[in-house]
Amino acid sequence: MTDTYGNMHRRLTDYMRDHGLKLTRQREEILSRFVELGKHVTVEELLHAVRQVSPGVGHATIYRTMKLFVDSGVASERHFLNGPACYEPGEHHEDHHDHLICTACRTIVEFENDAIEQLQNEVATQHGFELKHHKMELYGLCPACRGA
Amino acid sequence: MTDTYGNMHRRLTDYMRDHGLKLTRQREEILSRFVELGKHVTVEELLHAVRQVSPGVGHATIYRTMKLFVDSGVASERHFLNGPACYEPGEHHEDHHDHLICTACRTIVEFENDAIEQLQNEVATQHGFELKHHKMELYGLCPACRGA
DNA sequence: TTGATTGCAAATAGTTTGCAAGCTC
DNA sequence: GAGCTTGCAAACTATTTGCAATCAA
Repeated sequence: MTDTYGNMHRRLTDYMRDHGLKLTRQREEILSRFVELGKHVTVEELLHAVRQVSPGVGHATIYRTMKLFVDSGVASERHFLNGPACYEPGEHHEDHHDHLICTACRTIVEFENDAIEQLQNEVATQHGFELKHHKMELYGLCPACRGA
Repeated sequence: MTDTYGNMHRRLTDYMRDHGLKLTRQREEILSRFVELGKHVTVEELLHAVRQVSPGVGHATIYRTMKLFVDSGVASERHFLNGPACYEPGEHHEDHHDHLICTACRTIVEFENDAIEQLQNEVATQHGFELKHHKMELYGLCPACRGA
């Protein structure tokens, strides 16, 4: 299941229909900007982008809408470097990628590693846990910042 | 290097001497309570414990002191479940343990896994990163909460 | 029309900071 | 005595919530 605008819009409208919620101008607008901005968007960035088109939108609306997006599986929330939350397309529990983060320039690179996932499951099982999801972030210097 | 009170106290006083800082009653007190309380202590918990002995201490002092502890390598800071920061003895970059966290009762179990560490290093190298440290949290249900 | 949604402002949680008074070296 | 520290209050950042007005179905 790819995260195209069409798929996400459908997932969102399905979710709203099933929960008696309404498709508003703001929600449509926020979804467009969210998809446009791509990965790792903060509420502030999203608000800025949305206000270029609809100046009146309040930040509470972005917060509420992003929560709705997360609940409907259209977005997932991440927290890096104890900064503000940022969002990326797709469901947290569906995708299995982690992040490499440059501590100097804050560049974020995504990666996937099945062997690590496998070991994580083993660790959880060893401790009697039923694993739901995980969070793994590797911090270091990216190639550019190592050279500098 | 074990994290006994004596070692930590020495590390802290060395750091303070080298930086022209002063050993105050509050700092001594906070270090004792910190060691006493053990792992994963929040500022609020620490403040409560310290005030049992020294009622006048303000929370700003705890925040400032914990920052000092982190800088001197006596404590390291963690962030779980986007809650408040919590602290544990020892330097972040020195130890190599990660956490299993119960999403129901917030129990925290520590573990270490060299194979995962190894793979993390490989991933970083593949992307040209120089790995400094990492953060890995596995979320799920602990044995007790699975039964419930 | 009905009830979900919005924007605003105020509230909240966690943390930091300015400043006068106090304490350590 | 010099200057680091403290406690308090105020500021700040990220986020949530109450509420009257507005809008979607």
